[in-house]
Amino acid sequence: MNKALQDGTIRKERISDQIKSILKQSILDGHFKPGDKFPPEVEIAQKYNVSKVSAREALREMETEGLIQKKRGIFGGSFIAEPGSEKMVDVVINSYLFGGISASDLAEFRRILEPGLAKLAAKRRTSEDLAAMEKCIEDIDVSIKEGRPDQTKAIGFHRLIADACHNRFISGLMEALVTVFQQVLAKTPDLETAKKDIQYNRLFFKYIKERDGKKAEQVMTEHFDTLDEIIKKEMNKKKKG
Amino acid sequence: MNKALQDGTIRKERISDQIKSILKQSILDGHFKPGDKFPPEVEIAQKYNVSKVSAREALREMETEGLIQKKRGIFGGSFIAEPGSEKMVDVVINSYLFGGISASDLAEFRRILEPGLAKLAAKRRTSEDLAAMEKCIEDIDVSIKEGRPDQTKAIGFHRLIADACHNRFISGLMEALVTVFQQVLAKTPDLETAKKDIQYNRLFFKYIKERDGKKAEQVMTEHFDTLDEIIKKEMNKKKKG
DNA sequence: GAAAATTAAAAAGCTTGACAATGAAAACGA
DNA sequence: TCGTTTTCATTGTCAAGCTTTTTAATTTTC
Repeated sequence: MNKALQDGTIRKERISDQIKSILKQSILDGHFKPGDKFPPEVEIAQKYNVSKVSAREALREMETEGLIQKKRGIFGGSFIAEPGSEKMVDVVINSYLFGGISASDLAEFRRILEPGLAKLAAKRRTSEDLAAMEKCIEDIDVSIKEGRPDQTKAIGFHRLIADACHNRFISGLMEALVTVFQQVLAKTPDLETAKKDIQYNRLFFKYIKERDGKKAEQVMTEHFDTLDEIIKKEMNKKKKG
Repeated sequence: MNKALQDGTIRKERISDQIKSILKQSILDGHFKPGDKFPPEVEIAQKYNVSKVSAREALREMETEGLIQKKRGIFGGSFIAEPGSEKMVDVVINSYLFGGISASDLAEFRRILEPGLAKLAAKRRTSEDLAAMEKCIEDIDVSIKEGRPDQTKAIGFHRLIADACHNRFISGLMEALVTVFQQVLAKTPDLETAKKDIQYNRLFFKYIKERDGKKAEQVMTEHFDTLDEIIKKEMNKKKKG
């Protein structure tokens, strides 16, 4: 009961990985749609003549890859995941925490990418996109007036710009980047910086609304150019304090 | 022996996930460097008073996340992974295969990003970068002269441009994109297209070598603009054939 | 003495069999 | 009708043992 799947020849790949490949292929073959229920562990184990634990580990790997979601309890099981960007977020976070990718690597990347996104957003944005941006700006306004500037929301505005491109890969990637920056930078509730930020956000909004891609792109470039200065100021403040 | 880690209170999170968090934190705390050996399964199980299976599953998840690598045999075990972009590649591949991200989503993203990369590459490239590009171009030349144009290598040139930016996040992301395109597009060994491609690659090389970022950027934009036409041609050919 | 074959041992991999925990639906009760 | 309890398929966890892999160390062979 061990050789599994093979005719008794040598096996090198882990059984769980073999099962995983089969299961992934069965999804690719179109036998399952997002939300569908996958066979339970015991059924898989029986079908491929492996132990329940091996079947479990295959499913566990698929869950970690974001392909399925497991639920416990009766009427639980493994369910084909709805498309989402959680795993992209995880990978970028892990790259930052464990993979030797620095915040400045990510910042440099954003500097290159985001002007183009602003331009595309101006072309593609819907009225819903504008509404979301407007609400974000209002929220930031309130937080500033109440003296508790919300850096998180200011960064989040960049995600809304990405969403307005209506490209799911771009949205997912920007969600990942924004998440890291929110977690890394969420410490600096600097009133002056916050006011500068919202001025830029207002400009982005204006030009994206007016469908002026060129201006939106240009302002975004300018925005990232000024970031260096802000970082330098931050460093000076830390020296003083 | 079950409640694990808790004082007997209710548990909702899986034990393996709790163990995983602890192990991840121990890496973050700097107790392990890439290449270091992690404690073996049994040791982890004993230390945290959980079963070997739970410890195994925690390690399995970490392996799937790309944090560790497991080796079998004596002197085997779990080893802290060297930083790499394998997981970024996996995520992008899964996004394409399972996550509803289309090839044109990815293409659009590249169109926005790569001109900026070409510009940065012109600024940062070393002589080693140039050597790698030169070799790539030679290889493509040979493959064309031998009548078996290598689309894979032509796409791979874009990865070399990204590498010349000397930003590990950018390299990893481009590796992922290039991998998908090599797997998706590697079917069209069109001689005409191949010749056009290598002309562009030569131009990229020229301007990056001359450190003319503006021109490199401009040519990259042009390159992506012509891609639409190529795609249209492909479609016409398929109609004829 | 050098090359080839054998052995030893630690670690992951896998199995079996059992029991615990979960959680939504269905039955119950007020 | 609404809140409570029960039910039970499924995942989660455990324990104990066996198998496979891998490489250093040893022995054998030439």
